[in-house]
Amino acid sequence: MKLGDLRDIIRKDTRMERVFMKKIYFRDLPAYYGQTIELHGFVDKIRDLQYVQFVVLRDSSGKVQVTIEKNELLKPINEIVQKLTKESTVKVTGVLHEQPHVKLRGMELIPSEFVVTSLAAEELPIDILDYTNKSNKELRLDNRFLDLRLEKNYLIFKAQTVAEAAMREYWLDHNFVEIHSPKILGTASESGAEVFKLDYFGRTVFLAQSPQFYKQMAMASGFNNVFEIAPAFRAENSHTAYHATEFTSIDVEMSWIDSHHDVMDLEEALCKHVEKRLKEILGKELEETFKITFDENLPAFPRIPFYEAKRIIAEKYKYNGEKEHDFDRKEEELIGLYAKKEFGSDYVFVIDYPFAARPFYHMLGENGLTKSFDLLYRGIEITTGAQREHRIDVLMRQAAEKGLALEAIDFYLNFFRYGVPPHGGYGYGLTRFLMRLFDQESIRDVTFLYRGPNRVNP
RNA sequence: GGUCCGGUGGUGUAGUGGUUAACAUGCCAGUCUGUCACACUGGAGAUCGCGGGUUCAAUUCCCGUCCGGACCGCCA
Repeated sequence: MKLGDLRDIIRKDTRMERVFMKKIYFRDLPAYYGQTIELHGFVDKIRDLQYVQFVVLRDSSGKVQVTIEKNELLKPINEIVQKLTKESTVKVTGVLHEQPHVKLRGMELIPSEFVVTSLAAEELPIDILDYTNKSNKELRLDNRFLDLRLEKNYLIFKAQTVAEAAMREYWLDHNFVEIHSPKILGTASESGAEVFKLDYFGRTVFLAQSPQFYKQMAMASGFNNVFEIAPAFRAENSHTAYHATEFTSIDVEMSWIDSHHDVMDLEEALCKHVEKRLKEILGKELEETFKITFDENLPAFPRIPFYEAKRIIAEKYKYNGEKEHDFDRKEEELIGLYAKKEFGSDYVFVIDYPFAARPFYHMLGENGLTKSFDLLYRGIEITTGAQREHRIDVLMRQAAEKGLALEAIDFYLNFFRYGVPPHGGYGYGLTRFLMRLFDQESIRDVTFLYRGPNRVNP
């Protein structure tokens, strides 16, 4: 089924049609010249001059000017506008005119009725003007509902919606099913990070750090290919621009693969499909507002073995990371630069990490390295993936090697005792992608409501 | 968790051991022939994060504390 089919189903519901049609989005206004229409929106600007008043309205799709002459006939409206405050919500009925003198879209509404549905307080706790937006970040997060009124912030969430829809579209076309795995766990899930503990009728349970074990369970259930878009919780006291204690993880797992390259093939296709849809659906807005452009044909994502990447960084950039079996932040940025310079690619796969840097369930290849990969986008890790070890004897040996108590993961090991296809998958952090795509300083800027060590409100 | 940095009108900043704490923006009032980041004039608005110390005098210097940020580590 394609997304278009879903739209058709909704359209056939006439009650829904009526609700959808009631609100005229400002974006669509040119279709209404000469007509009497009702507009709903926030008050963006008020300019009250001697003989005329201008009120600029804003909705999620754009802005439009309402023009009110000051005269006896319009006196009731003049008085309303005189007391009006910015960011109030109003319902305005009137005739829409094409008016070339108006710089804002060359149109204006001449109102016959002006209703204030909600009067905003005179002063706002944060500055939400597009051209300054200068309040500090904490204050903006405290007042996130106001901060999100900025048009450019809304566009970020439109992009997020398109990105997820594009992925779903691709999965639906390629025999993936969606799963919803539990987030309350009796045993801590595996990801290496600290877990949140909570009281559960007198006993201790854990919040899921990852759907890892359960998406693999779906492989043992014969689901073939699955995906999940869901929250993950990490009790890490991380103070960086790209960590959160709760974030939305996009997880994929697929059966009957020959190696981690099959998983990378899928992820590469998905990333390209996301960019294609972003360009098609939001390309113009993204370019106008954020100067984001998309390549017509993305190059193949380079796949660089871990130790070769280390060597390249040392040779080309004269930098030696502190960590022997992994990258530090600077190495990530440098290999990102290298991929852009040598291959013209914002994306780069780093593959075949040593077992020391990876969890026990990653499969080892003949070269003694894991059949694993990270995907970096503009120098930041957005994915970790691998072919999983599905042979229970090897899996148990690797778990023991990592010092894990086998009893604690027995429920997981059980998935492998009664037949399971070779499989692999990955976890993808959408906010990290969006942060770099929109060139924002932090995932906080692309998260609806951020959760971190110092932030659990609003 | 480690290192470094910061907290001054609603907001963003400047500044100072001394009696009126400055600027921009926002807000209020008035003026203004259609504005469009309107313009102009005037006004209100700050116990300078909190506690202690030094001093004749602390928003300023010192100590503590709270709150926050940046980078690193951990990872998506």
